[in-house]
Amino acid sequence: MGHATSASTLLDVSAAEEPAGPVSRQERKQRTRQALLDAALDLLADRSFASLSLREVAKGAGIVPTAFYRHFSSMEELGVALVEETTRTLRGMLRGARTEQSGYGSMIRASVRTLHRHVREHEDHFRFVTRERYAGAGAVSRAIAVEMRMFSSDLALDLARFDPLRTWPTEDLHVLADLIVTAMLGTVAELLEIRPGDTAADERTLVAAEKRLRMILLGVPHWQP
Amino acid sequence: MGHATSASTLLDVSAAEEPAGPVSRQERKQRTRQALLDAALDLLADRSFASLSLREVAKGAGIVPTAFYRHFSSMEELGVALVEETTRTLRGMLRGARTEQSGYGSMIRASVRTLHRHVREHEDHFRFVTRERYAGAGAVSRAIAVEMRMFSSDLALDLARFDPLRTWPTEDLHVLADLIVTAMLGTVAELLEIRPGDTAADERTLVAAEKRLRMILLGVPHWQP
DNA sequence: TGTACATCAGTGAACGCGCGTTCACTGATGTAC
DNA sequence: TGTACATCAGTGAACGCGCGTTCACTGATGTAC
Repeated sequence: MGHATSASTLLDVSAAEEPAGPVSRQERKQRTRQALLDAALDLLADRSFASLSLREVAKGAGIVPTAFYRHFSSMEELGVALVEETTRTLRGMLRGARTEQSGYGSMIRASVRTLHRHVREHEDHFRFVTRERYAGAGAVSRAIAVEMRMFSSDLALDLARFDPLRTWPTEDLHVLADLIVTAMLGTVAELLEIRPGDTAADERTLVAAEKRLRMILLGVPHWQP
Repeated sequence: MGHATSASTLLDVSAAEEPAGPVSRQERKQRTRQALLDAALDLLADRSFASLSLREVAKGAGIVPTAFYRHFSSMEELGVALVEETTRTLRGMLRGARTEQSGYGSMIRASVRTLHRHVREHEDHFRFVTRERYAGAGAVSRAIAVEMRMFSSDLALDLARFDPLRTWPTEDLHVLADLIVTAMLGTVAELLEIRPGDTAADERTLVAAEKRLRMILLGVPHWQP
């Protein structure tokens, strides 16, 4: 399904990887855990997490179903780990992109560029998160909600550094940050719907995304709390 | 699971309904079809559509699994019917709320009020739609995408009636309309996460929603395409 | 109005299948001496 | 360095269960005469 299977028995992992030397039991376990995460993501390309079975994922990772429990106590726990894997690097990258900028206009644009690059590099991860965000009442949706709130708070904090926003009440800053995060997430969803290779659509989406953010920011100087 | 079961054998339907007189075969069939839709919605209160089984829905509607096929050829077909049921009345109501207004400010606010009332009256429907919107690549998600595009186009058309927007290029009008629709949908998602009876949270959400829209609209007079 | 036949919503048995989870196990890796 | 034992990732058989779908059926409703 999609790319070459990420399944791997212990044997072909050691054949494919470079270190090649003796591998500790701990390292081997870590690799199988990663194979499980990769297999799950691979299978999620066009389905919901709820429809994914433990047996499928185990098979995709090249292990027997019962060995799954050596790594996660349930599929739900694996799902939460996938959410973590998705946001781990992104948060730091966005923070970096923002703090380099001198105005909130360029700061937002730098964030869009960073996000875009990251989405294209990790499409499967983002597909998973945008799908599961509202998917139900499970631990996965809750983990995503927590991450989203962290992104929004991070952004609100950085926005407060800029002149017209310095004096805004915290509540209004959060409304603005939420608005921006929601608009960004909409852009992510649109990007993921573009069929691979349609660079014109990619271009159109980014232009629309920038317009959207300009429209939001245009009102900032005229806001009276 | 949620409210009293909407399951109904033919017998207790005729006991509970008022017409009471002789019921045509056609009417009976229509009632069972509705019982299937109601049962599905009931079961979807805290789960994804993909995790719903044909057998569960049939049981909830008080019929045997095989009788399901007299009404829908698959669960997917039932899902699309649920999407239709959700948007059928809403679209007209929103159009009415908008065309009564004289400025785009009050027009948006009237839309928010109408949407809020409708969401609270049909929470299960909206929970279903917000969940399934990004849920996958199935017919249900596609049907929702079509409906969303229609809402956005309707709004863009009505926005064009107002002075500062009259001269905007169609593309920019659509960006604005999408932005508003996305913000509204975010509000719907927030409303659905509030635990029943927490009117303070309800209030807070509506205030934030209005602020969000004011922020968006504040930029409109200063937009130069 | 009465009779004979057609329609068709709903029934119930049966099927093969993939599911999550249990259990006792194997054999390579790791550790203590 | 060599030996004896402990750990534990992965195995494979087995379980009971709910799934979608098939099929021949029943019996109330509808229709033609």
